Amino acid sequence: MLKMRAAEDLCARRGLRLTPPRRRVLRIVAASAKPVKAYDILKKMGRGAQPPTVYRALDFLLGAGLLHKIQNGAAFVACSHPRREHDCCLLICAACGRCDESCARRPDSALRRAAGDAGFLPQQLIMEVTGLCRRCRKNK
Amino acid sequence: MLKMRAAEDLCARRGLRLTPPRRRVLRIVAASAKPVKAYDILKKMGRGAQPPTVYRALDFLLGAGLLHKIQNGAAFVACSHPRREHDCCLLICAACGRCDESCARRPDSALRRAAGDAGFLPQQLIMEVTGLCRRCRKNK
DNA sequence: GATGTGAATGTTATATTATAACATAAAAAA
DNA sequence: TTTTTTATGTTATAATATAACATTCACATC
Repeated sequence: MLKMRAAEDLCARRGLRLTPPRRRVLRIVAASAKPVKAYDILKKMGRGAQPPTVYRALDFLLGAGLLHKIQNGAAFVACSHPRREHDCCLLICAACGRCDESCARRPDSALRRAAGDAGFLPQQLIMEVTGLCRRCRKNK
Repeated sequence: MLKMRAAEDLCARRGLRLTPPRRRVLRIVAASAKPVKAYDILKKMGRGAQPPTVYRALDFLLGAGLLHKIQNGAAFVACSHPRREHDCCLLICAACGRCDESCARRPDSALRRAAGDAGFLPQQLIMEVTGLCRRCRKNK
């Protein structure tokens, strides 16, 4: 459960500007038990807010490590541990849509163990590493 | 590198119907070095094909384990090892867009090791487990 | 305080990705 | 054959995301 206070502090320490639209978006996401979609956020913003406002705020919040993006369906959840950098495993329930977070420094067998500990029955597992391949590292 | 022949065999063995539109879509994806987007496939289909045709074929091919879906950007790559069930790690180059596959029965530290062996520099790591949470398993 | 600068936001339009709903056709089962 | 199921065609539209440019705001410097 992300607290606004923690987010404030984190931004202050890093010299990041948690501006009104960013704060509003974060509030909306943090207040939800389930992942929230961009256009759901848009609806809750009111005041004739437009998509770019939401997407910009989301980009900022993702960059600041305050949110996670769920690739599998394009939704967002507030990060439970915004303090430190971490690899992140999201446990998404196919039935109720709720989403738990399980963290490990090494993306180890901790993943299945954590799922098991949470009473979670895995159905689909996605792992994606984005980065630079050997060739592109050389070409730089 | 997926061979059409292997796909044929796999479908035959499982009683799955690799129909003309499905075959055409698979051909297009398998022929590409990089992940292909649904609407790129659509363009290459010709004959006034419509989106549902492509999406239905993709659903089938994903279900048959002949393709992988890249969540992070909505594209598809042919599966290198369609024979057996496997957890799948996709190594996506942020620069050239090419995509390698690295497989492990357990989503273990094999992930980082495989990335390292491939000369791959990880930047973003995504792990998502979809399934049933404890509560939803009980409610069933 | 005025002023310049860059960062953030507002605004309009449009691109991209995906599915709903229903009609038709083809294949498999009875 | 007849029935039933499965797959496809077709039209329309929903859902997600970004481009491009104008405007405003925060803040540093004069």
